[in-house]
Amino acid sequence: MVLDALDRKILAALQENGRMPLSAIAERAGVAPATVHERLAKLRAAGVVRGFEVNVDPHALGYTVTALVHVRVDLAAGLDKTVNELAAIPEVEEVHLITGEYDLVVKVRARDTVHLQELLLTRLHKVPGFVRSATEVCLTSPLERHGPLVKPD
Amino acid sequence: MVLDALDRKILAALQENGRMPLSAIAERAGVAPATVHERLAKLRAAGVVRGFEVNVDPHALGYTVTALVHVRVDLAAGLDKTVNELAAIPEVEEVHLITGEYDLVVKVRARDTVHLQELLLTRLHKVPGFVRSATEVCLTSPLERHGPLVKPD
DNA sequence: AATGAAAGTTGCATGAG
DNA sequence: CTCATGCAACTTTCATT
Repeated sequence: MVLDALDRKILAALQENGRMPLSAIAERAGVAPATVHERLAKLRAAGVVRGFEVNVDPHALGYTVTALVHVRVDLAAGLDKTVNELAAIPEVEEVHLITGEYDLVVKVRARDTVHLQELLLTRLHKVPGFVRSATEVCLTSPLERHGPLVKPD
Repeated sequence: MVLDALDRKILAALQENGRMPLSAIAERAGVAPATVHERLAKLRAAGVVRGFEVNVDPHALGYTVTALVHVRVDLAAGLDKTVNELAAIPEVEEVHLITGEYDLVVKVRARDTVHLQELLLTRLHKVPGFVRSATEVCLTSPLERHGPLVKPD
């Protein structure tokens, strides 16, 4: 799908505030609310807009530890199954297949280091095809946006 | 702030759909809409809810390449300044301070490999205190959630 | 594809329990 | 803290251009 300037204005507004009223977006973009409504429906239908999410502070949920776990897997064992099992873990937030020495990088949230150890030993290291892992612990995360910024140009 | 079962139900509903009407959340949680409204205001005020975001498919915006760039910096040069410059780059989506051989990991979206090279050479490698970097290119990203799942238990 | 108007929902403030 | 009520604001549909 090709995005025009109006589509990008709508997306940029929703990146600022995902619950912004369509009427407010319409005002910003200089069109009628009904137009925004129709555009948004098309963006949804085309898969450009996948959905809307709430941004919750992980600390408030009791998660104080973020870690990036690099995982090497036996690719012969069926990568899909491995990925699906990882994605089904509530504490797993991102799974990427990457180039390089490791095959996957998995972003994990844990309540504390004890919980992290438990996740690693009893969950991540037990997924199908697991070979070994290397973990980087995040001290702070100054930026955690969701998706690249839309340039409304 | 301490979250009770109702708070978690509200957050879980908003994780499914960040634009879900408060009335629908109220029905799911078995309370009045006004109650949800008040709880949400408190969750916002307490910083538990940081905001709402739209989840846009990066491919639709023309970003086909995702990369995790590990960066080693001269910490004496003022880490805050380094982080701020990175966070100001629109193509930068996450910045984490990590333990280990590198100091930062930066998640970047690029239109293509040419754009990635440009970002690395003309932007990331020019931030204050930059020493060296190592880049992992993401082939696919089967899971990209935003925050750990709230368990409504 | 965009609009304005109409009809149906929803959000929000108030006051009461 | 939770809820019921009422009004303002918002979303959605549809006929029109």
